[in-house]
Amino acid sequence: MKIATWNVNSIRARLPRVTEWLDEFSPDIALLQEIKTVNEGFPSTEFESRGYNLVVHGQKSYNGVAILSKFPIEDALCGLPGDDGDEQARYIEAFTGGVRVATIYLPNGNPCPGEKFDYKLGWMDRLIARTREVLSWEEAVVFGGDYNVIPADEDCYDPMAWADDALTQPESRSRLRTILNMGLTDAIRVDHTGPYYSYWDYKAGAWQKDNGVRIDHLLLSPQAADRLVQTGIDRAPRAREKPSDHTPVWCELGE
DNA sequence: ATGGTTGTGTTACAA
Repeated sequence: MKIATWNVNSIRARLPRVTEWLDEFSPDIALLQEIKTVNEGFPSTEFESRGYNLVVHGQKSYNGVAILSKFPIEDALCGLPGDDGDEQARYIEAFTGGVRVATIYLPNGNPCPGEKFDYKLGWMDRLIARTREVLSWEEAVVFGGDYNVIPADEDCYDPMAWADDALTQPESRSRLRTILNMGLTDAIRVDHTGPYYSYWDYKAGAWQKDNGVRIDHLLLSPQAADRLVQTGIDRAPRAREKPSDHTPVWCELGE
């Protein structure tokens, strides 16, 4: 079973890129972020016609996440628990194909310090609490998404250039480590070492120069990690016309 | 060199 995560940076602007990727790669489960539309604007029929079931948690203009699955989807939870006043659509959790998955669009947090950085850290504290709850069920779980955290300097083409960015701050990194230290596996780290980027800025020819960072992650519960067969980062969609600034990150789980 | 680009939706804001 192939599970992929991809920040598409607007599902409507990216529809040709996303549908050709689905046709080529054929993920069983796709975890999407930054769909940038309300549910009514989501091009559902394009995915249903390809055999996917959907859960969409949209928002006007910003954020928004979705799960596509070739299996029936149960137990869908839209919105990260822990703050009833939080209007931002950044989290869906659901059970499908015998695994639990989450699609996560963690707040960027820039500029920092500031209100946006405080929101990011508060959101991460809620994610820590939710992860602890889900892990207590001892299921195979894949928490995938745009975490907006560069885990270590080796995940960044130029750590000095990102030293003041919210994505590298000790407060962001330590919260990600708290999640990993609960026993989750960073899937890409299993069979790759060194820089392995998932995002390249649109500006200043970052893609052409491979000035990338690794911020899109698949974090696996022990029961999911035991089934891990292979992982990868598919650079092909980033090289095409009108690309997202992120590219898909995937893992394959066996029986 | 304090730049550069993309998307949404309006001429600003977020990334």
